[in-house]
Amino acid sequence: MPAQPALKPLNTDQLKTVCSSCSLRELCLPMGLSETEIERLDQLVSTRRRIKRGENVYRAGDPFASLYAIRSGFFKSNVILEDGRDQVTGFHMPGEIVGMDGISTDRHACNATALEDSEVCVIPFARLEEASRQVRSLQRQFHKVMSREIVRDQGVMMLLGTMRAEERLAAFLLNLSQRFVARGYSPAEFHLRMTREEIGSYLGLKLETVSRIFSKFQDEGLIGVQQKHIRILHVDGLKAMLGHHT
Amino acid sequence: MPAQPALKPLNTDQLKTVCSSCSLRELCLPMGLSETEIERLDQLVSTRRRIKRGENVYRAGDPFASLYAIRSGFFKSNVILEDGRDQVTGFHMPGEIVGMDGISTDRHACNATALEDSEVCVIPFARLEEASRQVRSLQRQFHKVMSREIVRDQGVMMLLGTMRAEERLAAFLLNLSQRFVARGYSPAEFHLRMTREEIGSYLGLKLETVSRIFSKFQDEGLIGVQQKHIRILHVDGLKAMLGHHT
DNA sequence: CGTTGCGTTGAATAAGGTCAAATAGAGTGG
DNA sequence: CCACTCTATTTGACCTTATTCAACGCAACG
Repeated sequence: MPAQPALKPLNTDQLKTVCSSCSLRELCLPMGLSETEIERLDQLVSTRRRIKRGENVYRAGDPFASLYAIRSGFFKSNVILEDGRDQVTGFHMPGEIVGMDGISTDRHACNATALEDSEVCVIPFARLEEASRQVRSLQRQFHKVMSREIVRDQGVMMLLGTMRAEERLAAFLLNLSQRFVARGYSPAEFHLRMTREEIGSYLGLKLETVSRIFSKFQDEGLIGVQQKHIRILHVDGLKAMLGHHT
Repeated sequence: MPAQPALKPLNTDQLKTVCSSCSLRELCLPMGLSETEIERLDQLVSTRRRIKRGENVYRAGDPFASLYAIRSGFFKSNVILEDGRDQVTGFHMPGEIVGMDGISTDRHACNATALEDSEVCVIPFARLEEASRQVRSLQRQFHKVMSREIVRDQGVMMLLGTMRAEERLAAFLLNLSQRFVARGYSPAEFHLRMTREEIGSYLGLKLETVSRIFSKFQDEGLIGVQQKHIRILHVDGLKAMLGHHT
């Protein structure tokens, strides 16, 4: 065998990634790290994986080995219930990290399914732990990422526990909008990658209810909806819905 | 000032704690650690704090400095909403760790309120991070604890998103029962430390609904209820309720 | 022994869910 | 490029569930 690994063709789905030159570094794990520290991260985040729409990065029950930073595309986390229904527990976009559910039992607790053709950076967990034993700021940053996930989940619990259907949808749209802005996209106009059913599952509503409320918001001039294309026309109107529990 | 710190009287609420001799060590942070490693933990978990019923270990907005391992007693995590309502996001019992919500922003995101006179072990976070840079298994264990919290929250999201009122109550009782068993208490008979309103808040139901369903379960012979005293009479009956979404 | 907070219960109501039918797009194969 | 299929979405009518509002009981406590 000739020793030419560097000339290995690139037509596999394993590509070289570098955090230091990644446009998402201010949203992702490298956030707040120095140049040198990010280079340490580059050493461990060595491969990317392409995930086609409908495929999974991992499935519930899979052995846990890595975290995944979303580089492009859009994902849902979901669990298939005994009765076959697909319960959505989150939506994830570029710069976010998925897979942390697997750490506790060494097996993943849910699926991470691509809602469009996507790409993730593979972060081998053992190497991340090793690096974060060496680099204090990386350790801190990783802990913050996990904690942020906990706080985010608690936010969803509050949404599900206290809000009525219209508030949930309004909160959902505002949240998406915010996250798009942070990634340099328009806050007012975006494309939903998920179906009404997935939105409903995530928000604890039926798809018909989601559809009806979108229509209602449209009639009230708050948003424009055309299938998956959303245009927010009156942000303050949506914000005003939050906290009006009756 | 005489140098006699060792003779300092014990009538403060700061007491010496040792994980190595703690009866909860198999549920708590020391889980799975060796004797030597637990001793390293002893060095940093140096103080206990007593929290009286109704008082908070920390409040939303407080600067984050420590995690807290519950040594005895019972807590709720909660957020006070703008309109003054108290939204409960979790119940916590001995051996569980609270405060991880504070890591992400260096401020706590919720309150941790004692539902009865309680005691917590203070785990200064900077020192925990330091120790977990040195002790690989401690690092791993801490990450598992955080991940478990993420998985737990997702379980609650599924409960709120998919279950009807009776299922929620059944799941709630079974969950409490399980956690009591793990702590050496009876699985079948226990005392609720929280009010119907707090249960309802946690489960996304009104207190009247909680009360009604307890009565219904009692009529059906599934449980015995007398105020806050609960006796589970027919575990399988409760389990059978889960997954019957209609 | 009245007060106060918590829990239970009933009746009326509203919010969402269920069922069903019609429509609109996206993708496919000819 | 068109017809066809399949899936997603919208909308209406009706029904179930949980909430709301209200009254009352109970236990703890000063």
